[in-house]
Amino acid sequence: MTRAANEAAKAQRPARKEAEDVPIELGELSELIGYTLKRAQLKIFEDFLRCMAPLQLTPAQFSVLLLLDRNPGRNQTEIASTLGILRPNFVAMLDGLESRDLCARIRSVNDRRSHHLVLTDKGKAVLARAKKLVAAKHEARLNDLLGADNRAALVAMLAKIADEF
Amino acid sequence: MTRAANEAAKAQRPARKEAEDVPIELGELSELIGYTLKRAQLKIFEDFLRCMAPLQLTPAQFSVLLLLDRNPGRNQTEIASTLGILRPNFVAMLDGLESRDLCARIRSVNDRRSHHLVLTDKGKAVLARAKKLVAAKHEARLNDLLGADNRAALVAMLAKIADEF
DNA sequence: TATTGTTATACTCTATAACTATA
DNA sequence: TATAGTTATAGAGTATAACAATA
Repeated sequence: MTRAANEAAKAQRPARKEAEDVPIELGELSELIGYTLKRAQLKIFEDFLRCMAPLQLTPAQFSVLLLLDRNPGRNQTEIASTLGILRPNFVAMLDGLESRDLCARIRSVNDRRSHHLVLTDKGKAVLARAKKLVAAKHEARLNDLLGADNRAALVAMLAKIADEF
Repeated sequence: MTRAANEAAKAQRPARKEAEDVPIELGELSELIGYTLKRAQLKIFEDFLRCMAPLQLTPAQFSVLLLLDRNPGRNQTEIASTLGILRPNFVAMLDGLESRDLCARIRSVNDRRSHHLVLTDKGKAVLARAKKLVAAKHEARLNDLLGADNRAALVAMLAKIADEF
């Protein structure tokens, strides 16, 4: 593009000042709860994956391990529905964790249709390391940014929205 | 299942009390920023779609209309990148809005590669109605739940995470 | 008949490479 | 050669129907 054409292009949309790169204005967007929520969530998940890179765990996988540790022996329907995962989609997810020897399906002797889910020893060890990484790198960083009190208030408000909205 | 088998099934995992349905414990999950953020975001988007059902606008489409209204004449690359949408994915999205006569692509006379994006009159009218629906039904509900001050603090913290984390 | 886990499938989002027309 | 818009495509995530085994 010639210099003359460049000038002409800038003249087409009236610039406030000569040769200024006018930034796009977000306007009402920056006050919209859905917009800010989504952008914040993407940033947080991105950082979570970065912090968890050595263990290769996604947020969803981490949440499953946490739940199995706290609630050993529950079946797939119970764990999946608690996390808002549909049962059909939970099958491949469990396959992935089980193939890495992080958890195991144990056929129930009382109801041979269902599987009791448990963490393996390796699963417990990985979860312990994962918890430390999350606390030391991920959650700590949020504390630095907001302060402990604000961070707690934020989580409380998000939980209220998730539960009561 | 027989009554006896039912009793046996309940005996397998030690229940706190007889015949009690032991709920699954979320444990540390409920304090994790990523978990609460994601669940809240899903609830908010769900409510947004419900409120916007008469206009058939998704959150992403609404954000595009808002941005075009505030920044008329920008090109696809500028609008898409502002919203974190990849240019290839923005094409189909614009096709949808343009086919509904909500916005228009106008070939630039200075640079015939790029399109100036503008809202149509119908697009402006729909956006005006959409803004009213969002304010009256969606955002108002959040104000009711949290209170105006808390709501503002929440949005501010989310914006800080999105911008600085 | 109902439920658990499963398969198959489809639809949306997101991501990358490469093409075309312009510059 | 570089850029704007586009196409094609592939991968996640999410949704529903239906099947086999079991109750």
